[in-house]
Amino acid sequence: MKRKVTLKQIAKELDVSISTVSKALRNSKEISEDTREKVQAFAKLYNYKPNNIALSLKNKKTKTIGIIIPEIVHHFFSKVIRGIELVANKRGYNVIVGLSNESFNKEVINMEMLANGSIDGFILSISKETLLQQDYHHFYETINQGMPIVMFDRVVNDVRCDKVIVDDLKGSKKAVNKLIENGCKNIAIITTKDYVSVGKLRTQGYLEALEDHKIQPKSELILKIVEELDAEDHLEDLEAEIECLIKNNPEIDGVFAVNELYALTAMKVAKKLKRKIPADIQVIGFTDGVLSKHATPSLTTVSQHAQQMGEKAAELLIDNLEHEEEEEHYKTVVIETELIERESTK
Amino acid sequence: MKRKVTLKQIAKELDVSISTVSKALRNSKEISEDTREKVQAFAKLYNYKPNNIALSLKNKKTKTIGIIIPEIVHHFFSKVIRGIELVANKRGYNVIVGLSNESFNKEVINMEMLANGSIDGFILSISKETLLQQDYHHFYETINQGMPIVMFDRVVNDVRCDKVIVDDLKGSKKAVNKLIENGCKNIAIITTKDYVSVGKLRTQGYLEALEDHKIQPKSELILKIVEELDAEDHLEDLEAEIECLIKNNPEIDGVFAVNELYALTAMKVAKKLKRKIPADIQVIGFTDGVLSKHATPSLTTVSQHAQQMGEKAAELLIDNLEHEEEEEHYKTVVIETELIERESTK
DNA sequence: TTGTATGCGTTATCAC
DNA sequence: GTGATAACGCATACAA
Repeated sequence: MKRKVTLKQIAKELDVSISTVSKALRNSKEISEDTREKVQAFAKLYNYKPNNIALSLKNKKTKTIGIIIPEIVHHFFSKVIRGIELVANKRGYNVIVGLSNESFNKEVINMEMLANGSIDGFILSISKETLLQQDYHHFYETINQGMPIVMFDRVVNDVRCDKVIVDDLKGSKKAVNKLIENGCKNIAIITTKDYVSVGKLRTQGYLEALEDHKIQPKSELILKIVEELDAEDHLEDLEAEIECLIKNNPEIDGVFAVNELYALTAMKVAKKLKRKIPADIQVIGFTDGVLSKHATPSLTTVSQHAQQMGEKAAELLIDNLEHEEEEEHYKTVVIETELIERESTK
Repeated sequence: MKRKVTLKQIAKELDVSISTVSKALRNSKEISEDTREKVQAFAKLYNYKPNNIALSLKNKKTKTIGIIIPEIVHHFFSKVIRGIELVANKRGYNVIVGLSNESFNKEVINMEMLANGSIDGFILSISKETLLQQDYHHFYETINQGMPIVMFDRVVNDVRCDKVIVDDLKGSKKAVNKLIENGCKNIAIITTKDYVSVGKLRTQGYLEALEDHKIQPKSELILKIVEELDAEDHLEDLEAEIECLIKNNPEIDGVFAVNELYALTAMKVAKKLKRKIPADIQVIGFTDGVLSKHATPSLTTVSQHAQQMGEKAAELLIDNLEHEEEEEHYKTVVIETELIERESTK
């Protein structure tokens, strides 16, 4: 077992000083061609690679980005990570991942752990619990310490940092407009409680689209699912709620769901109630998931371009990191959504 | 903006030496209660946290695990990561993720990048290209440098390291046995080329199950998909191949697919050919995906317990890291599969 | 052209 | 009880 070789060892072997070795390896022309070649050959032979940790300590830069997300087993978030990793790697950065699991505490702990020198900056999406408690002190403290943050998707406006968001409002309007154009008169929305900012915005888009078409929104067609029902083991409850919605309002001929699971469940319920899709009920989901494409019928969706969001977030962060803060000027980049039409709409 | 405070700054402020501060903070009883309290209060006030990088350099331990996987936008891999992260975090480790994107080069580069001090050990699943080229020098070199590796799922036996695998063979046999018990006489398999070790093993399990039941395998019922067709943009080709298989062999009454996509595509094709599932054709897939549950009909699968694999891999690695190598003795842990029966089988 | 000294932040050893 | 010093691995300003 040959452990990693250090400058010191090379210096000793070659009977020169450490700095000579260091300079020789960096092709400093202070060093004679002779020793330079000798050192480089030796280094190559022993496969010398500078120690990242030592470099980090010296340069006060780790070339590592910290990602904090609520959940990794989720198509949207994993696509974002892929985008971040792609850009990060291209620009010489590594990526370290922390999961908040939607918990405020885990979010805080994870961030504290990474903020102590392990990374140069954060890319994150806020956990539901944090959004609910509206306690953002950990973000402020991090930024105050001079560590930049880029938030994506689930962001909070008060915090002064770069943000990458989807145009939830416009995306929802696109979807609902489509349903209206396709002849739907009674469009229901299945959404989340308002403290999840994206849920709120998507609901707002729904309302605006109706308004634009002079359609009076009806509160009984707005179903706000409580968080707990998202879990795998509460699928039946979710189903029951949606079944209730459709049964109690038989006039429904269009459904806009703010995520994939709700949309799919709505289709399932509709089929169960012998309503044909898209003939009787048309369905659109807001999502970047994998289920939509393979569902039967396949689901028309509003795509969020998750990977692109990740790429943009990484670019913003690295630009910030490398352009030595030319004044505080934070951008909010909006990623356009795209309506992908499949079989669940006419 | 108050930058992170260091021991040195605290020492200066309190007009004591750095070592006094260090000791006081670590509750050394060398230090008088007086100064100890004073220092601790001050440290708390300024929210002192030791710098991880400095600690890493000193301790030659980073408390960080490197994960290298072929792809992150994949339910199986993201679940494994979740498992790793769970255990790692519990035991005080962070997780840094590198993606090989199924490329040999990216795998090598990523590993070299991380091996230079950034992490204490690897958990990885080998890229297809690496398996194809059978070039494992980067694994040997890493291990040779004293950096432990735990491989999962896609492993190679020659490399001396801990491994966590699914019992692919037994899992496949379970699935095929089920089909046989359910009355299938002509069972096709949709698998990958043999260089993907798990594909090979799953094919072998299929053959053994047939043999156990004295069923003569027929080569025309064994469809080996070439890698390129896995890609999103080649779905039609995949579909065409499978359609060919079923059309040319109308006697097929059971299909075993080594992954979710193949299984779903098989169901799609079967439906297109007006074959009822499970009445005419029963289908089982080898997978941990999300599609199976929401497909229509929902797909019977062999579950791999991905998260458990991740947890086990993390435990093996950290145990190894912390138990100062009591001789080289490498374990291979086999995670049992589980047959989850849904609507695609009788 | 080469080597020495210093510092990054921390801890451990040893001296006072 | 407290502090000076060395060490982790590297880069660099400065001295020789």
